[in-house]
Amino acid sequence: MNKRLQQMAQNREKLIEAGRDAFARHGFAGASMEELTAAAGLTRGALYHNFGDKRGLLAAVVHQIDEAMATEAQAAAARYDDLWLRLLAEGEAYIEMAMRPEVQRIVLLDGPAVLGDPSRWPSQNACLQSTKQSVRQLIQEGIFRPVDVEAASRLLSGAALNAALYVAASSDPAATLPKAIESFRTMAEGFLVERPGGE
Amino acid sequence: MNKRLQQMAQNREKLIEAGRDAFARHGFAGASMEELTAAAGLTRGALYHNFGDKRGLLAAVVHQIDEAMATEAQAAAARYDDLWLRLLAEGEAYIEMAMRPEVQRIVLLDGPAVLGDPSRWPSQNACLQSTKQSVRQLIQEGIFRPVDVEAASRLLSGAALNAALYVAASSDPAATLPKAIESFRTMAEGFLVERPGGE
DNA sequence: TCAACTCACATACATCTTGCATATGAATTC
DNA sequence: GAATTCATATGCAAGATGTATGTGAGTTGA
Repeated sequence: MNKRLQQMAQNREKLIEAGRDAFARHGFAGASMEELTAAAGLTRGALYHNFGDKRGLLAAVVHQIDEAMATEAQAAAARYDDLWLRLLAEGEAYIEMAMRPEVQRIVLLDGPAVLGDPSRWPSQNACLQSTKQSVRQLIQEGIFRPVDVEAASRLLSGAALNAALYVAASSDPAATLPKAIESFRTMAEGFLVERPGGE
Repeated sequence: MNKRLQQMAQNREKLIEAGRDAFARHGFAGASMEELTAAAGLTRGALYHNFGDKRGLLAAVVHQIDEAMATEAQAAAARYDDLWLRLLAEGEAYIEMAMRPEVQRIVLLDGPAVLGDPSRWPSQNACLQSTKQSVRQLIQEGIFRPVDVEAASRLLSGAALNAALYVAASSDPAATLPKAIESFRTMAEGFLVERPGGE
């Protein structure tokens, strides 16, 4: 029973999936709602009913990707016990994820341009939240200098995403990746009370 | 003589000015070429002749702002003799400039989304160039750790712009600004061979 | 079980936008 | 001073979004 709710949820999912594909392939402005909905086996009617407008669909798509990224990054971080190493792993995970064209186009470029600053997104930018958590603990344990948690987290996660854009846009991403990660780590080390000796 | 070239240059300037205003006010997608050109006392004909298409105008506008920003940042940096202080001043200048709505909307949001990654822009992102110069010298003089110049510059200037977006989006920009600047400095200090003692 | 109703989705339409093709007229040139 | 060039204006076609309205499957209540 409740066949309608079930159908509706399924259609929402189809539209988000189609949107994800279309936005990644053509960018937000270049994606045609007509084509997009047709690809999902529906019409624009379904889209406007479910998401209000084109931006609404983008918001839903961004939210989905954003959460998946946070989950993935936390999984990468969870492999370490040391808080500091975890933060680094999280950052590097972001950098690697943001190399995916889909993430770049949708989350890093069109997302901010169309929806505004990420920190204002309803999803609260899940990536940012987990970074904040780590930073707070690091400061409590006296490993990080007592800077403002909000600002530090914001700049750290921003640096990771920025590094990713840089890597992805470079002519030789594979060669650039390690350099970007190294610089990211160097900048993150600025927050440490005691810098690690070698390397 | 050459009244035509003169007139044309003048019209280009008018269109860029009108574009700057319209893009800042309505965003790239929301700006109507019809209104924009009318505001400049011309029609879309002039625009398409001079800039090819809408993106062409945006590129011209971005180029203009980009160069102005670089000039301003270098002026701020020039007030210091110490290279390290100069880099900080440059970064802070970027942060403050990027708080201007016009810069945010056009250079930081729509620019990358429409024209692609800034480091690929014809203007070569003047901001980045001057940062690179500073970093290179700092490494040569042994003040900075020997990291990759390209990557470090990219992340540093990215961090500055990111900090600006963060400040501007915050509910109380005036209160957030110093925190953002502090975190930026802390991250930049990660590149130093010897961290300054106090503060 | 069946009639009434709800509502998710489809369809039709009005409006606006971009970019191109063509026209025009002032400025330059021979 | 006539011919020509070319920067700009004008007319037009294709396509996009968003809204208003229609429709039919699914749900509900007696």
